[in-house]
Amino acid sequence: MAATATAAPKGSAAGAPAPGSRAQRTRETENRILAAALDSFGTAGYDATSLDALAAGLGLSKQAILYHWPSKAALLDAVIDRACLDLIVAFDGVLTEAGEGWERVEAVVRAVFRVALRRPELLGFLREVSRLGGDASARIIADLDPFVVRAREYLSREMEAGRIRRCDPGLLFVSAYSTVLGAATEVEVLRAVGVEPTLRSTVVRRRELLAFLRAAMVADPTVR
Amino acid sequence: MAATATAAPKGSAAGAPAPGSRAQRTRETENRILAAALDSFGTAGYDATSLDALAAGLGLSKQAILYHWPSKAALLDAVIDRACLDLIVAFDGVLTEAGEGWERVEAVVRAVFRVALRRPELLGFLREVSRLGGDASARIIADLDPFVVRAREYLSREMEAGRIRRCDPGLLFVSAYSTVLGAATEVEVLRAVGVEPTLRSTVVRRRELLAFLRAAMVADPTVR
DNA sequence: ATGAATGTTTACCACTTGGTAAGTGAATCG
DNA sequence: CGATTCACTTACCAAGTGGTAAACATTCAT
Repeated sequence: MAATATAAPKGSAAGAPAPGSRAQRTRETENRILAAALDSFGTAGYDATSLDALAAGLGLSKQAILYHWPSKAALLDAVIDRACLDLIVAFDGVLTEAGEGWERVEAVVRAVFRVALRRPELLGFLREVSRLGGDASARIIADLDPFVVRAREYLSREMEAGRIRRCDPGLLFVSAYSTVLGAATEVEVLRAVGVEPTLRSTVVRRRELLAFLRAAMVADPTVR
Repeated sequence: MAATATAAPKGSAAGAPAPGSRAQRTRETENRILAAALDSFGTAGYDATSLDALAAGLGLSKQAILYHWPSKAALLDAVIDRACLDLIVAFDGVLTEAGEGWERVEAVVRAVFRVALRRPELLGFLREVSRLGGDASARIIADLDPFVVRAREYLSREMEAGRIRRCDPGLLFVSAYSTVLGAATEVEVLRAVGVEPTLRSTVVRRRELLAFLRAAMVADPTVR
């Protein structure tokens, strides 16, 4: 993960430490900090999140955070790695289980919506990091590269098999990515067209999105 | 624009004031401030833009800005209105000139890419405001509502005519919006798939996007 | 038990933030 | 011409920002 420099702070190289041990508790607070930071970065935004507020929310002092990571930027790096790990965990299973062809896209979209419902901050954080640009973007791109590669390979394979409309796999990926993430996260735009993001509307949204994507991607949408 | 409260500061109710007059010069600096703010909000972000930096870039003092608008939030409101005005100017002509059917979507997409090239901060600002949420989002939604209504009416009309695949017009709009804005603005994602956003690649991107959209939206993409 | 390492706190700092108060020189108007 | 409004500046402030230094308590190894 982010080959250049591991954002993990202390001795997290070893395996699981003894339960109840100091190392164990340390890693627990680090996890709590990471989770809270991911949440705040992903919803309020990086700039709008102060270390003081973050620490207060955890019943800690700001310096406790700065003990585990030397700076706010370093914390961001760690959060990026954590978020990517979570994403990988959330999607890897889906990807290995799902079959080939259109089924695969459907499985991914379902997974995205599941994440959007259960952990919206994760997708918000994705947006936030790409908005921040610079090192943060570079890091998240590096972390998620395996996924991107996999997706492009899949698309190329499907085009080869004549199941997906022939075009530039990279650009098709960007289109699909934007569309899916937009449908899952653009609450304000949804509100603008009069769609309140309730649980029920989510189901409808997912169905409509899948129809949209299917028409856009599948070579001959009439056959299944 | 934003029926609740006009964000224009002084006596901007009247028509064009005498050239060279004080009122004229005042409006000029206000315009300069709005343009700089729009640029910085749209690229660096609202939080990351300080009034001091903004003023310094214009050779003014921060208090000059706070003279024209009572707070940073009020300035944001004004910038929102300005940005929407610019968008309306940029698209209204296109919309009145463009014909019906698919042609119309193509014209809009071309317009979006034109804006993305010439005034990227405008689209960035759109994203930023929807990210900020709250009052700002409400305002921009109100300002752009006529466009949204128009778009939905168009989509319904086309579905009625059997030219566009039948589905929920609002959700189709969100999908198309996300896809277009993504292809035009998601530089980091493009970089992730190995596409450097050059002028030449933009043309390719637009073509691919149009093919994607066409397949997704048109009822029978085989006929023109 | 003792000394060291570890995790955390309190105290503090330099700097930036949005915003207020008061002053100033020029344009405008009677 | 004189009074006044206007556009703006300098001076200032309280609240927060990320970050450093040092003290402190707990746990661990010996």
